[in-house]
Amino acid sequence: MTTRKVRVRFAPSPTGPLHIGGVRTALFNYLFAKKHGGDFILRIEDTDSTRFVEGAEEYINESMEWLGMTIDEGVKQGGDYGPYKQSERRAIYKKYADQLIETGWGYYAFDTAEELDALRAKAEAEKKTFAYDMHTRQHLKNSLSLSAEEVKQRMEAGEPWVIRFKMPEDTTVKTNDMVRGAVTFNTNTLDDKVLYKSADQLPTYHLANIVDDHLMEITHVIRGEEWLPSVPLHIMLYRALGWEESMPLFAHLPLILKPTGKGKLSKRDGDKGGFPVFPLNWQLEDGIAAGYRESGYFPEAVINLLALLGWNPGTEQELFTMDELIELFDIERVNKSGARFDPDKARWFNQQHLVRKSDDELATLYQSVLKEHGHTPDTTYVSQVVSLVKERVNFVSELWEQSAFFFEAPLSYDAKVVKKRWKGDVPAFMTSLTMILEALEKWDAESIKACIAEHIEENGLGFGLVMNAFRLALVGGGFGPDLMTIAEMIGKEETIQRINNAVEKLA
RNA sequence: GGUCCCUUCGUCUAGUGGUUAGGACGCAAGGUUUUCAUCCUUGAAACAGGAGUUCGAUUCUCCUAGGGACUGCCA
Repeated sequence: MTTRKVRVRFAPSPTGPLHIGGVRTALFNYLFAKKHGGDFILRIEDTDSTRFVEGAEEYINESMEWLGMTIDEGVKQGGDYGPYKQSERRAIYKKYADQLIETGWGYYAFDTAEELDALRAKAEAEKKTFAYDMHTRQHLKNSLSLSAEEVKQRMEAGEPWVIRFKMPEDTTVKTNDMVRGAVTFNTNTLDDKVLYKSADQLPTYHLANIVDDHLMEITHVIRGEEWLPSVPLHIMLYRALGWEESMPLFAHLPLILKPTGKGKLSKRDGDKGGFPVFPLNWQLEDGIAAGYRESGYFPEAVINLLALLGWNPGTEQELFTMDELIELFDIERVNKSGARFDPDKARWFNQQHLVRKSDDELATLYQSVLKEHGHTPDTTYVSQVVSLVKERVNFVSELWEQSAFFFEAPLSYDAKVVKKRWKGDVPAFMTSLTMILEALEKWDAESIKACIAEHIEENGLGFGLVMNAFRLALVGGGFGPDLMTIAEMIGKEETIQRINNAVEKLA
């Protein structure tokens, strides 16, 4: 093979929200392209007019943008190989469909969908399988079984027809898959797939795919494992069209499986397990399908976790930036077997990426959450809060429950902690403590601590007991960062106020 | 049913013709944190089964079992 510039494509169908498995396919294409200094193309495969869904194409673009996968050529971006939407390429496909007829690789068929359905049903009733293939084509309504005159008549009468591929007999087709190695098929087990339909003047996936990949000079086809069985057909099509010399290399990715149970990951699994299956939220008739973005995941975390589902660099590193992934990616290291999705590990990836972000960046994100709670504090203060609590959360949204007390007094107190810590002499002591603190001149963590320690000693109380009660008063529960730092940050007045509040409410 | 693909801890995986089969998530215990979380240490946890090749197989081959995909005028 000559050294062509690497060109890969991600070719989704706009039939709904992009699934996380599709996102990973896109990612592996993207990584491969960037790794080899090639082009990443987005092609919209909308040859099924009946399954078109409004907004799906925009959803795909928005997802790619959010995840940071830059598209070099596509419907939006343009390029020298357009159009990039198959419904706009009708004339192109017709030409090659006709070529297949002329060269004898294809034939016209007039069987209706109903007729074929009936044949399938009948075969099934007899515990057999119906296939439109070398054994049956002579007995069906097509240009192979009908006279040339009848074919002509039917077409002139406006009867709908399709073009089918005449799968040759007894031919061994070999492919050398980049992830699976040698795979061999025999054409005898293959059927005559529909390639083109007169009804909507559009090709089916197979023809459109091969024609476009050839015309767009695609060098590597990286797609899901569900396409592996179509490889022999595709290879035969390249052969039939005379393009075998420049045929792209194939790589079939393993599937992403359900966390538990059988089968591949589906929307239902996400609902059941409480994790997203889509990159972005998607409005459904009966609610919304959760997206990673809206669920609080960082795009870099999603990229990271998806990259490691079916691939690894062979080292023990697990956390990567997109640039590192591009640097390290090797399609040969992609696994062959399906990978179960693990929601726990997904959360872990987000936590890891969160901790690695700067306090300022997180503070900016946190500001919008704070605004929803009616607070618009100083950025420096938020940044300080973030630095104290960021290691205890997985998502930005969880920052609030871990740090609300920095912005407002507790509204309630954790009953368990109250029972355990707010007893005996504690209330009286806390009241006396407010006097002492009132008199404290220098309000910083160190001074507060020294002051309280001294007071505890004078009263002969347990240090742990007092500190936990103090925490309860300031925070409302038994959690949070260093208490003295909290007291320093919320200020003297507020600290005393909260102690008084607690004494009053917990009396 | 047919065709094709796959099979290392519960999960994601590394790995080799001779290893104490390594890491991560999760789980458990201990430590740090006078709290919670983080963090640190430790632990339990795997080569699907059976033949064959070989001095020796988790690693190579075959068979079985299990899992998966496809089997549309869908992609």
